[in-house]
Amino acid sequence: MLDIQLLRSDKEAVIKRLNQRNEDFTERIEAVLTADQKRREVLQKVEQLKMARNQLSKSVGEAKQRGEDVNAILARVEDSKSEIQSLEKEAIHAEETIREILLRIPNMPHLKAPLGTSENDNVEIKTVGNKPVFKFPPKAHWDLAVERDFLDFERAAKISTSRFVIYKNDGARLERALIQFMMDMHADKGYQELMLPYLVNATSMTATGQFPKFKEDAFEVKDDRELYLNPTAEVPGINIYRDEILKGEDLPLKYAAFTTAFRQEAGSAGRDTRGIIRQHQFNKVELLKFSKPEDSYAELDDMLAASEAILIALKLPYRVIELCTGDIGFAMAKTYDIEVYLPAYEDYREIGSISNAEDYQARRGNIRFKRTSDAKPEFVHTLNGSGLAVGRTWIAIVENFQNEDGSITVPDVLVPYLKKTVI
RNA sequence: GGAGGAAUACCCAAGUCUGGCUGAAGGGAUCGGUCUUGAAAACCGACAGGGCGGGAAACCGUCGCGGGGGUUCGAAUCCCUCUUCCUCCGCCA
Repeated sequence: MLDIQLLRSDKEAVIKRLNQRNEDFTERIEAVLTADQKRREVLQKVEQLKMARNQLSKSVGEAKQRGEDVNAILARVEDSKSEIQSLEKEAIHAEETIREILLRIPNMPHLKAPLGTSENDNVEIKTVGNKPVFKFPPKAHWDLAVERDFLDFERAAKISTSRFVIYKNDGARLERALIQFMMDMHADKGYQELMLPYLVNATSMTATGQFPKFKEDAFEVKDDRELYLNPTAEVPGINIYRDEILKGEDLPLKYAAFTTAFRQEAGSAGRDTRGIIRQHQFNKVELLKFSKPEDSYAELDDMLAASEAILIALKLPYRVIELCTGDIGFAMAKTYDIEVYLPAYEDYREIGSISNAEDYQARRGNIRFKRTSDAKPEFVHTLNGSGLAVGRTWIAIVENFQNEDGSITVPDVLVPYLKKTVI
């Protein structure tokens, strides 16, 4: 959520930055400010009336103790009652208006984020490693893995629906090894390990920015408690400290969480239908940070490095791009995407996304910290990044390290986990 | 699933039946001081935190006793509702 104080004091700058997202926010911002003006006016009146009422009520008690007649005072209080009620209703209404609009306004892109309207304007930061050269026609994972009995799409569809898969044999083992390997790497870098709830409530989804705007992407559980399947560990992870005040000396807090993520992929019908690149259910290792504002961009770079370290260790070719203002996610100010090279697509595909939400999620979730025990609370900055998408890493290994006989050479760092050099 | 009980400030804990100088006794922790060579102990002092609004600021107002709603001139206290935790029984990995 945007800072309404900033809106009041520097409306034009906010609109200018928001509009870099290739959408016009002018009307919505004006509507917020109108409601805000109204709210403050009404609030001042209400509070004045309440002060008078409180004083009179107090004098009722005092008068009664002295045994005096209180009817005259009671009559005076009665007068203000309905006025307080109706004004209060107006204030609440204005507040709801503000909140409803603000919850649907995205974060402002970082001042230095590259300007652009679509993914075509994203900026390549670097390319690492070389694309593989094959002396035979390489196979796509959806062919190769099925032939090797590592994946079974048809029976998964029978059990569940399309966009689900069964991992089998060394295929399943590779997925498990990758999870273990990634978590171990991050633990070595000081990320605390988490295992999080897979069902989250609407309040949590709202704090991180999935709701209200992207509700159709979530799987809702049929239950009167209104729960949703975890769409990314960012949701349960960032919400750990919702409505809390952290100690400045504890920051930054760094977490690594493996979760299985569930997404409707509502807007992607018909896209990436082959293979496991886009599934309703997928495994992901997520990195999370709660940081002081002044440190958050250094922490973002550090997080990017932690994600890259996985690909470097696995010797997979990848590139890093910075998203342009038109492509940055709703809650984020700055985002790097890591893309791994996949022979079947003859292209780089996203395998991780590393973002700084600055104080946007912290405001929505009321996550604060105090620099010292007597300091005013401030909002933390929240960061999250993939470290990495396990299924897509799996694809990258199978496709990039395939041999002519259909076997797959296991990256050295995974050999201790798989206890094999070839699968 | 059944039957009970609880939620008060950083922690513990009174107050709730019987509504009104109780925004909240007391203890612990913490911070500052006295004493001490230093420390401990003892003693003295400080101590909700926070949201919102006004103000240049000092400060003022408002809200606030798990959340939300209600009754009342007035609610920690009465009523409704939700959430969470605990105990016992049943079921269960």
